[in-house]
Amino acid sequence: MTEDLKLNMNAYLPLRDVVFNTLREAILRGDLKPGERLMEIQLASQLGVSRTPIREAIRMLEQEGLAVTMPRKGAEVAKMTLKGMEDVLEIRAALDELACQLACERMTEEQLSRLEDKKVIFEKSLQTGNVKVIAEADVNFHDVIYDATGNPKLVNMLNNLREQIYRYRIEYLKNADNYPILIKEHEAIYQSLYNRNKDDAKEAIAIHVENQAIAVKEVIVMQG
Amino acid sequence: MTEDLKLNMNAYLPLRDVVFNTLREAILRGDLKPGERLMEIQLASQLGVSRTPIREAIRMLEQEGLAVTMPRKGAEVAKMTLKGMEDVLEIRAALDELACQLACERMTEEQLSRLEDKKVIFEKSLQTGNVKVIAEADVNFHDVIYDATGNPKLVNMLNNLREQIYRYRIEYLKNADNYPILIKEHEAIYQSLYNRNKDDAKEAIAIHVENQAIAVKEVIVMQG
DNA sequence: CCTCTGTATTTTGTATACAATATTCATTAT
DNA sequence: ATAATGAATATTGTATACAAAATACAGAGG
Repeated sequence: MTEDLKLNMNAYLPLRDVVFNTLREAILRGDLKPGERLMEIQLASQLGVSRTPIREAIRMLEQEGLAVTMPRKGAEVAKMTLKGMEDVLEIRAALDELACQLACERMTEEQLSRLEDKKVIFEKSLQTGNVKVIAEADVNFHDVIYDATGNPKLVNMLNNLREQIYRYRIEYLKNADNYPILIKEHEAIYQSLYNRNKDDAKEAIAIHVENQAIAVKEVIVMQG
Repeated sequence: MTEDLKLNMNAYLPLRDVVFNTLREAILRGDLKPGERLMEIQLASQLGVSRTPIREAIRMLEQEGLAVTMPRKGAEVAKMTLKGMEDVLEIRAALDELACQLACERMTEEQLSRLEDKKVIFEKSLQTGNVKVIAEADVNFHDVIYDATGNPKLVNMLNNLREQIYRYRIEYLKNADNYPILIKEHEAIYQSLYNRNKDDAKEAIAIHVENQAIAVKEVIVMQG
């Protein structure tokens, strides 16, 4: 209710895209909480646009799994159940393994060195203690691998899955006890990709996702 | 241009959903061809609704990968390039393997016997020579496996991937030479699930998808 | 006091009107 | 003849108006 959502009018994009990005960010940041209703008129007046782009943005959020709409009842921010999160993580594990496998085959030397850079930057980011900075550094690390697959549709799906986890993953990154584990896991992933060893890479990423899964599921159980 | 699209007004659904289903079907049937423009006013008058539900349906098609829109230019039916199809198939192979693996772990006896039924029905359908009947029987067979995963999000993704392939897969099913191969592959998949042998199941489905991949890619190359 | 019902209000669903942009095609100048 | 220009047209982008359904709440009846 106390949302002061604001549009990024910089880019010259259709309003539906601007609204979509704005709402998406708000959901991921937690400004719009799971279960919160997305009322068209309210959002329209808050963002200073008409209902039309709001509606189209909601349709897009819906497909991303970030919103759910019941006919004649309206839309709300998607609530993630434990089961839902397990389902997402199950898929993510498989696609992340695929991504690592493809990256082993296709990664260029330049991408490998970028991956090492991002790995180091991530390690440094942990010292800041700033969760948002850490999360972004982590995303950047994995994005190098995603891009290296050369499969934009896969990248898109992985980004989408990550979004659905992101909100809950933040909690995991707040606990400094996990940092040494994360560093080791990233190192293992990097090394196996460097050696272009598919099996090692798949195992390394599987462990990484599994540890996330444990942590994320705990957060959901807490919130109930 | 000669489309006589008609709405299924049976169900009491929001028009956007009815329009979405109608357009989706039309694209999958090939009535709306890749690259064909989706003009709002034209579609609206053809379907007897206003532009609003058309626009929302297009947003949904867009997220399914069945339509592409360029700002200020409009939407068109997604063209599938060879590269695009390879990307889709790469993902599909991974998720179909995951589905088989999960089905091995979770499939009930009842689902197993349904799978056998669908396998037999598929074999019979081949004798009709009716491609649409065959395609549907094939879909039904695989749907049993998908449902057995108990993961609705995965089912959704697999259906979505299947849609993108469907239009091109039809050609493969027109050639009766392929029928014995399909029967054998389905049998292998069924047997490995029956034995709950994950590795066998993953291998069987991988072969199945790979053979599809070869055929589908040929179709695309033909069409250019 | 509780429940049911009916009305008022809110909210979504759909249609239409208007604005902005892109495309097309004819015209003109080189 | 070809290329550039500009007006006419077509199409999308956005806002608003109206209709239909759901929700909330108050009042009547048990």
